[in-house]
Amino acid sequence: MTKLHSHQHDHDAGHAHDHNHNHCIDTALATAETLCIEQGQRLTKVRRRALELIWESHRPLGAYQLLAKLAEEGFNSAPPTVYRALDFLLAAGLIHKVESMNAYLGCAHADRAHKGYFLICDECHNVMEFDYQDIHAALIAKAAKQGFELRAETIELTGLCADCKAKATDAAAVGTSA
Amino acid sequence: MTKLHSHQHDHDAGHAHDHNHNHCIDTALATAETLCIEQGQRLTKVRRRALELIWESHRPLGAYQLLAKLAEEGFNSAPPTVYRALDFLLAAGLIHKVESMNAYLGCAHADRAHKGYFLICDECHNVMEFDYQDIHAALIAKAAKQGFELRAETIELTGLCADCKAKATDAAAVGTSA
DNA sequence: GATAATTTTGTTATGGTATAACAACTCAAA
DNA sequence: TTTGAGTTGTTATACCATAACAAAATTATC
Repeated sequence: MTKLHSHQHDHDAGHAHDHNHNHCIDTALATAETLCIEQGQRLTKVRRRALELIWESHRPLGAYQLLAKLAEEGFNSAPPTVYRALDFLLAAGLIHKVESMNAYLGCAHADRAHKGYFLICDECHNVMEFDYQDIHAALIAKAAKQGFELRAETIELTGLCADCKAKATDAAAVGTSA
Repeated sequence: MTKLHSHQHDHDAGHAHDHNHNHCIDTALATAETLCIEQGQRLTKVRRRALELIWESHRPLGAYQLLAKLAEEGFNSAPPTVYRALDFLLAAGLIHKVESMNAYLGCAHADRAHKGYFLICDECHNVMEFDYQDIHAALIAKAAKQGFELRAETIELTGLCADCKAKATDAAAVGTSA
């Protein structure tokens, strides 16, 4: 039950890179290059830039948000452009789709097969990806008991992250003392 | 195929349920009535009929599919009508939303608090709801370890159901022998 | 290099999902 | 009976996603 990676960056508006997120991006891009070459896939300009832009966002990015960013940079501005890039990146395992948000998130472990399990904060909309082999195994076993052969898992947990919970508690304290 | 009370039942193509689905619907509606009265909520005509229609479908029903059915019966045909009904039913815990399908499903256990965990067949699109306290507890514990307070869980597993797996095997066997 | 096969991208159009905003109506309580 | 909360009607719009076919770029093969 190792916590593999967290993307809970406190990303207040206009305060983009106050941590080593650049490193995440570089690593992800390098991994992407490697994987694509290994698999004979082409990480074209638009695909590569889409992946970077997704990583540059600290929160899951909607398809049309991404499209707007790409369009600003001179890429074609029609929806198929972005959906093709997303399809490619999803198929390559380089990003995940957060179904409950219709949004896309860089995958921190594209180099090894895994399922994307997410903790999504209702308040700040930050998303943490977590990995939980115990749960994965339990789900497979549970499905198998019903003769069901598992192919994909959508595990999206929403609630309050630690930061937002602290803020809420503070606010309540101020409220009661006043 | 099972025959319903007074309405037409149009989920015919390939449904896999042999039970008397009427009973499920009746139970669900009775539970809904009770719960709404207990909580001072109003199960109006359109809400009630929406819930029935969702239950009459053996598969998750899209908002616009539901809207069409309601419109056929003389209800208003504008989207807000159906989304309001869906919002009410979701809030009351009478239905679940299957995020990965953008579709809605009757909740079989509205009378007790629970999370909707789903097994969704890629082939026949039937959905089985399952309940798994072990997983629920594990997820809560996992989230808590990161200071995260869980509010909702989206657990949607897709793959091949037992029936479709059997059919696929049969088809393969015929293919190889021919 | 020329050519063909394959993949990727451009372009137009459309379909599917969901909500905002405000007006009108209903029903029950004060 | 007025009031007020909740519900529904109505119009408009925003957001999410794909179909279908044309054009261009890339790769493989001659």
